[in-house]
Amino acid sequence: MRRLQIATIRELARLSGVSVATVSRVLNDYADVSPTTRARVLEVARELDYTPSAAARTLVMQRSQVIGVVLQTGEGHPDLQHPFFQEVLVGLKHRLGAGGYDLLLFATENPGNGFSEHSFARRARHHRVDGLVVMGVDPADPEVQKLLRSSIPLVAVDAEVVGRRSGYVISDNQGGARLAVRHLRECGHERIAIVTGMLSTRPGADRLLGYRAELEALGVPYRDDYVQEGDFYFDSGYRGMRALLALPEPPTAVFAAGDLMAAGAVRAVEEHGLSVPDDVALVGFDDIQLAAMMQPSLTTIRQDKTGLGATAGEALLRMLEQVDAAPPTTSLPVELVVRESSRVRSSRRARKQRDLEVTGA
Amino acid sequence: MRRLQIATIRELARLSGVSVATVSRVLNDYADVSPTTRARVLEVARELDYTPSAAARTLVMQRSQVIGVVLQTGEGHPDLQHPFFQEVLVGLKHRLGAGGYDLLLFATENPGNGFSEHSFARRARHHRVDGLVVMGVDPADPEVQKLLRSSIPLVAVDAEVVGRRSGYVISDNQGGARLAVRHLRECGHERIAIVTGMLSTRPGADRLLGYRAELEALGVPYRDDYVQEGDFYFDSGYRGMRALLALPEPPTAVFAAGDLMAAGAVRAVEEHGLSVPDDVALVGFDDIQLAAMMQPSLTTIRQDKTGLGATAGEALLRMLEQVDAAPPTTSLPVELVVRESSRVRSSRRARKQRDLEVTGA
DNA sequence: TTGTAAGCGTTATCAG
DNA sequence: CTGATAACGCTTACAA
Repeated sequence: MRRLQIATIRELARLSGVSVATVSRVLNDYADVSPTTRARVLEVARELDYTPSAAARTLVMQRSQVIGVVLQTGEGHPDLQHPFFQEVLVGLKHRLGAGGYDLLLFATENPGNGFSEHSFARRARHHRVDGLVVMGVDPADPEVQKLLRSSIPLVAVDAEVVGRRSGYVISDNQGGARLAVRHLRECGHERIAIVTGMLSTRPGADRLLGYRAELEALGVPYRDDYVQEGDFYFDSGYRGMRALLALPEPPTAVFAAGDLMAAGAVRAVEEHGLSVPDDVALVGFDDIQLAAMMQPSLTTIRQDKTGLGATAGEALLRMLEQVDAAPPTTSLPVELVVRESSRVRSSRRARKQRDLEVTGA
Repeated sequence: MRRLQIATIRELARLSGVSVATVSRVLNDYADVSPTTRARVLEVARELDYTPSAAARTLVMQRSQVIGVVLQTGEGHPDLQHPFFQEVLVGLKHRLGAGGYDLLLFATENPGNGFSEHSFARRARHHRVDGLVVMGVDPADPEVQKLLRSSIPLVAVDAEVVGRRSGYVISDNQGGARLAVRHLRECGHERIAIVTGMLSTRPGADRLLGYRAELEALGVPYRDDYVQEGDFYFDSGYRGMRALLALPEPPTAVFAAGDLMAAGAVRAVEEHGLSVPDDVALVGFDDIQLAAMMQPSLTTIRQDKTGLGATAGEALLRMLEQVDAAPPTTSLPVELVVRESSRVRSSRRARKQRDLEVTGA
């Protein structure tokens, strides 16, 4: 029963008593095949558990049905590590998978061929990927620029790149930051600080922009010492918060431009002998799984992470189908999710039954 | 400067004034090429930014330099969602990437060809992947069985599968569970309960086994009502803990067989008006990022997640190089990481400066 | 409705 | 040392 060699179209043809051309027609659903022939070929194909060779098909069709995914969280933080991207990947995988595409994860190490240094553009050509999704990249990165110049359709998530064949999908970071600040203000705070993300990234810069814009709109004076630059990761949130607490007039509320940093901030506050939200109210950004599971649970700006992935996939699919489709420049709305870290703390008992949407299980 | 068509070996040959055969030799580092010729070809290749076509090479070499990664966390929980697998993926990516392999993520949707229902075995053949890594699968799954029978080298992470060409890499789950229980006992607890993972999975079953074994070794009587079956996710931990707290004689310590469940348990304890670790001590399993960032931070059994990935990659590489290499059956050690959830609570101030290894940043 | 044959971009076998 | 040339498995004119 088990076959050593993978069945080829030739074998299928032989066993069905027709030519390979006919088999190909059947497999690709061409109209001009007699019903009998079609049935017979299909039957044999089933028996053989036949699958066409992707390599052969790619070679002749000049397309691979594969999308390359470039992940780069930069700064020496291991790729893939940030929970945000993981969730985006889920959305991407589902949408693109449904469209008949597979995902090739671009590793940062050497390419398959010993021939040259790794280069995303080169590897994209090597595998003849039909499209590219890049996440967490710096648009100024020469590697990325190279990708943009190549004629491969590309969609960036969370980075504003533009090119003839490349667009982006991003969350409304400014709007989200404004929501966060307004919420904090509505909770009665006036001394509202921020721990930013990497300012070299679009989300990092935009969230700071939104913070400033909303302060101004609310008539709350902006102060330089209330801005701590972080990098989206836990430790920078911890450090930023410590610095803020050391101020002569520490803030009573902090907007951390990422949930991981917010978690770090909570740690700093508690170590300082203070409590969240009693002494310091906190709002994060992203709504990663952690946010709902923390104690206290974290008020945050929810990004539709799988939505970003799905939207990126969708856009890519469109660009693949129609060569002249305009690259996307989509901004997805975000929403404020109020949890414990920004509320006046009620009695322990009263907290019961809240935030149980947690894992979606 | 920009070229529309991807450069082929033929073009390279033409421009270098040699035959394609010679170019191929140069590119593949054959010895029998004159230094001058080699230099010239390499020079032109650089100018053209030439990359060989993976498809063509796969076709003729009958190998793709691609490893398929099958992710399946089952139970309707979205794939990829569990942080554990994400970290394994990092290790895998690095090791395999260094070995010159790329990773193809097997999406759960339709295959590239409209031809048939998705089947991992079929897709593996379709892409002619050289090897397979499967994670979070049920070894009894017919799909998985099919993969095992195929002659493609396969390494499973966290599932004990065996086959002529397939092995596994797993953590010492029993040992880890024993460590957890012993630690709890050493903290002075006698009423030690467990919230298990899915018992249909190897880790789920083994951790329960370890729990029982250690109780017995310690002379602590086992009681059925102290065993709550969970599924590794937050909500089941929450529910399990509630059930335990509702017992006439609730436990004073709980071993949650996964960190996510431990987080759920913390939530339940606090909602009950009790505190961790004062009223209930808690130990988790995995040491996902969340564990160190929670409040209180979570004592847990650390799995070497990237190590699992790297080891799996390593083993696969070995199997690919030598056809007769024995499939791995590796068990990786785990370690107890003591944090706040299992300690007698000291004053707030005293907690300062602990657990700051958090993100590795 | 079906078959023949020419590629797709490589590698590998033979001759030279 | 180098060059023709035959595969590899498939799609697609072009013929029949």
